[in-house]
Amino acid sequence: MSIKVTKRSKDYSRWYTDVVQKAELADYGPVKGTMVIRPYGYAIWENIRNIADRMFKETGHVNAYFPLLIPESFMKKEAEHVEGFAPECAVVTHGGGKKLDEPLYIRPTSETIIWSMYKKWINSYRDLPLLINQWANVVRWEMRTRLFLRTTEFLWQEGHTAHSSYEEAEAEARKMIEIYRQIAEDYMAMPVYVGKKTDAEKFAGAVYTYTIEAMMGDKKALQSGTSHNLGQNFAKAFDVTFLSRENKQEYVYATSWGISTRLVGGVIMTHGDDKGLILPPQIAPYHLVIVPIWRTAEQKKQLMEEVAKITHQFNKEDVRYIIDDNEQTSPGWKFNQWEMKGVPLRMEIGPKDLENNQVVLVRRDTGEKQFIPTENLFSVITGLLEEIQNSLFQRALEFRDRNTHEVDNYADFKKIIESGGFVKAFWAGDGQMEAMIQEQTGATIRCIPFKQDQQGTCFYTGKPSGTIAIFAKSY
RNA sequence: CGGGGCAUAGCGCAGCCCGGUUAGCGCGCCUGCUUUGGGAGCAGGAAGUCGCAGGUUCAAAUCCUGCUGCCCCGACCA
Repeated sequence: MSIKVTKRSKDYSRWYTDVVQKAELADYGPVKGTMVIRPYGYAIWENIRNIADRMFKETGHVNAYFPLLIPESFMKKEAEHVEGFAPECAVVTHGGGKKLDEPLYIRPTSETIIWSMYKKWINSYRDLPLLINQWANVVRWEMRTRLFLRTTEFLWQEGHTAHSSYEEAEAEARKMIEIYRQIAEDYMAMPVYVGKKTDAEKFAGAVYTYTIEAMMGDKKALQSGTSHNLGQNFAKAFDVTFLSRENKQEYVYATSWGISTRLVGGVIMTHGDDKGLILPPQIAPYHLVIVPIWRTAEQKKQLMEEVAKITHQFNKEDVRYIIDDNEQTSPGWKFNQWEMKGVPLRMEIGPKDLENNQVVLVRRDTGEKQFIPTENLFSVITGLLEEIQNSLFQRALEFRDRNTHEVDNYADFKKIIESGGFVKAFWAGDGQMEAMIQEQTGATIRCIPFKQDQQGTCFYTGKPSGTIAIFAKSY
């Protein structure tokens, strides 16, 4: 096995695949496009999941679980939805050794089965809002798959809410995309543009789709979370009505929103370098790896006693640490290995340090090495973790902004897209023009950012416009 | 679904053109000793239906046909 990963500059996709495998995040499953999420990769996902779950609950949502198998007839009820999803669905045709009367779809998303249940549960405005989330796996038969970014089966969270007014549903959809922004920026240190999708890019069956879009290390965009205002589309398809305060039957208003294991891919490609993964402390399985360095068994014993004393002052929740006292591998090996795995901080402690009552701390993000007196280690470490978290975000933000270019004509647009990066430009075109641009350049409108406060001229049509759009090639 | 590549020990590869000893190499793995502050050294050892199925031949990892899987690049997608 080659020990190092392919350099990012040499082949970005190979670099990505190498990191995923060498950092032991995931491995290929036996069925095409499937992925085994290994313990270390799963631990990252669990951290993201716990953060999200807490935020959902803080905003009044509750968890539930709906079945994996969906009757074919359900899938066909919402016209746009069928059209969008049917081609990428896995369908079960046999069960118990017999052909089924009605084929069963393995959920590509759960709107249909959930709304079939909401029909039973919602009678009056008093039953609303209904704010349910589920953590689940879904299957989409993708043509081209990549570990974490696009796999046939993936883990995600899907929120499905029901409301008594359009305004309330709209507010919910916006609230959730804001929560996604916080997860991405405040926890994953991954800066995102927040905005609305164009009709071409929106979810099949949605009125509006909101999105967070991040820039990866190769300057391509990653759609990292979406929130949909579904209007009354699914309520109509599944005939879900409620009796309003005014005693009138009305269709229920809906939202749905999701983030997935794709985020793990996002964090890899936002922060990683040629040594491997770099994890923001907030989602890192371990904040700190402690590598004792000894020559003799006696030294090891002393060091381990000192390490026990040091870690005793750590609060496990504030400093998640792991002690690597494996005797089979050398310190050098350990350094490289844990750098591959992106642990934010490394502590080295050897006989020399023992004498001087100090340890060596090394930052993964900058490689900076410093000697720290053993007393007050805890506060130094928590301080450094915070600093790493912030500086990773700043670094990613600067990278994104440096590679986001404003253009006012199509010729410049093409140049930017070709050389890589986001284009930020005034836009007054329509769906056909959007499709034409995609055909000619490969770029799509990633989103129309919420923040709009300027007037200008559309780079494509030359018409006056008050709308800035973000264009990029995407994953 | 189109284009390209690959399939030989756990991993990465050589051998294939030009068929012919017992199929090699590196890493990893096992045992022992020495080591340990940036991917340790020596000695010994285990491990392979050469992706699958046919065919050609006295003889196939090697030639022919078919199939399957995976990776990469493009059209669709979280």
